[in-house]
Amino acid sequence: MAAVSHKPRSMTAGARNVLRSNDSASLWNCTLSPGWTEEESETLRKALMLFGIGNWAKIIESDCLPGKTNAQMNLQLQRLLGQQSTAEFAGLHIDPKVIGERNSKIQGAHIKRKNNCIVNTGGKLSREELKSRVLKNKEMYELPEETWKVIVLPKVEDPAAVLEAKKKELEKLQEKLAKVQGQIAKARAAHPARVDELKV
DNA sequence: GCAGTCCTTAGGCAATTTAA
DNA sequence: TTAAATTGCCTAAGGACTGC
Repeated sequence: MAAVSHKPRSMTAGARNVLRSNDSASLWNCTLSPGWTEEESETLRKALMLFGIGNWAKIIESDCLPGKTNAQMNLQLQRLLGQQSTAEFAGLHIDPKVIGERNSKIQGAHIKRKNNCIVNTGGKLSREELKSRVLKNKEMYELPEETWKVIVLPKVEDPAAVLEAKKKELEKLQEKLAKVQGQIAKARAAHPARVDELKV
């Protein structure tokens, strides 16, 4: 089940997400984003292999990732692939992690990265260019049909119940947040001088 | 051809960490 | 201490596709 929580928009102090010289480059192409558990990420990977890259409608229809929008899935796909542009893999039954590992090894001054994903800097591809890239990627990375056809996605028995549980968890966290905010307000009222010190 | 929907992409914002 | 860098996420814009 997905761990839904009020997470900061960036990494917390404990869980660093900054590449250092002694880190393995490939490690960072499969980082989980807040809101995505290991299982969900794995389910998405399997779903992409089964339905093809970018077939969000089919993935949503399969109910294997209840509550996830195509925008969220697309963002997670970008992380798995290690690149922002996904069009060159559209419809292909590939393992995104393979592309991710390949992209993690690409280095150079001409490579612009954002959030560990290679950003397209070479301008928009023409339809023909895109077609030829898709074909090339199909030849290089497409899994054999007998491999992806037998993929079984983890079945969520009751997606509505999962969403309901997520909602309740969210409500709990909101309550917790309100409590903490109340405590802060109390502390401020009790020690206004110290709060003023902090403001400076 | 037109409208609606789906999907992709680039850019930007806010929070956080790092390094000087 | 603070400016710069990094990260995660959101969203507007535009293209592709589909049904009428």
